[in-house]
Amino acid sequence: MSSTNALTSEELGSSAQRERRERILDATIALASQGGFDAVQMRAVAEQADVALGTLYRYFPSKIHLLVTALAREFERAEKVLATRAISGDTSADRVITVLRRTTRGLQGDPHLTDALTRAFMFADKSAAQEIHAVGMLLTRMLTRAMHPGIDEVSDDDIAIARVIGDVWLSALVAWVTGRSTAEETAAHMERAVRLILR
Amino acid sequence: MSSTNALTSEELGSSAQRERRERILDATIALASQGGFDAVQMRAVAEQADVALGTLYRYFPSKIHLLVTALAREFERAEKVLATRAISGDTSADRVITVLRRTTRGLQGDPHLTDALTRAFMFADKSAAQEIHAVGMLLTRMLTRAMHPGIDEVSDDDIAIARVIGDVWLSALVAWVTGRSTAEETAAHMERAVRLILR
DNA sequence: TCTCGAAGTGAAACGTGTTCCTATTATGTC
DNA sequence: GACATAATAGGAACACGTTTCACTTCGAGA
Repeated sequence: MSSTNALTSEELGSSAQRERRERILDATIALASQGGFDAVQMRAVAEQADVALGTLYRYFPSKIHLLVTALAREFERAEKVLATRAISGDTSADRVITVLRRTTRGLQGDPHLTDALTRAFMFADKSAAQEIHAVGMLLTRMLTRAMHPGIDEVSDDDIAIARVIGDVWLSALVAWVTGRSTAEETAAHMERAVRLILR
Repeated sequence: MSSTNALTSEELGSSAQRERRERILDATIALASQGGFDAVQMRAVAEQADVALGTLYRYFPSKIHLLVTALAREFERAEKVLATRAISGDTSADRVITVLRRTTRGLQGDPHLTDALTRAFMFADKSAAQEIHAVGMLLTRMLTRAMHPGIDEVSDDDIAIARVIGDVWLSALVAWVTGRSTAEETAAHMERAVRLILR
């Protein structure tokens, strides 16, 4: 099925393979967390995951695929945690801001990791479109859920709004990662944008 | 003055140096336009600009600086052209959409070039913050001017709004470049976002 | 004009992502 | 258990961004 794409855990037969895949992603996150994008070196990932370089490339066709997939996994986990807690806030805007603030703070707590994942996400080309799309969907779902808690039905308008907010959030994150804005400015900018859009 | 940054044309003494710099940027744009980010290889740029590799690196400390600077130059030119023409449209939203559509169409007419410049912009790290900031300012000015034609005084709110729109535009561009959305979807998304924000 | 320092040249070398190849080890089938 | 096939290991090799260095050329001041 997937020739140019990363192997998903579902299409991995044996449990040994699933474990290998997890080890690789763990090593990726660990290295990224420690030294950012540059520290995620394919040889280092392979060694830390106790896997040959060729095997690493069999599981993930490029560094970008690897990082974007790792990003997706982290995102899924974060979303699961978020989904359990009710989101405080009376209005859509308040809830969205709460979610974004929480997520952003989480990311800013690990700048190197955020650097690696953001850069990978932005640098990805067509070949990683599938993985990127998965992350985008997660983000959109997270936001629409904050906008309408408990409601799974969302309108096209809501999705469009969530996308716009997601866009701003990503740009703000990039600006922060590249040192163009501080954490406070990032938060303020995002809050302003949300209040502008959701009113 | 600038040790880690690209040499700006102002701080270049001789005209021979200014010409070298222009040749380098021309070669960059030509290669990018022909084959995108990957085709902008430093050796190829040096050769096409008829300059030694070491010289290229003296003018631009990295491929990213080179591309972002080239992007800034293209942007300045585009903005000059835009500035001469009055912008059609009765409302702020209409005018902003006109500008964005025009600019986007221009970019989409040269997908490879857009690929190269967008990826460089998004991938840039702290060391290119200055060049990135220059592009951001240009973009913001372009948008505020579309919002309030003929008025040079803009409020903080206007700048914030322009930033948000710029964020969305960049994200949309990235999505288009990475093949996640078509040109039509990109245009529609942008228009929707602008009408959402400017109302 | 001569001299000196800065700028440019040309080429080698290094680091890291990626590819490729052969030997070895698992895994499933008869 | 023996075999066929796929997966993995281990490592060399290649591409391109980047650095380095020895040498040459240029340009401004004595």
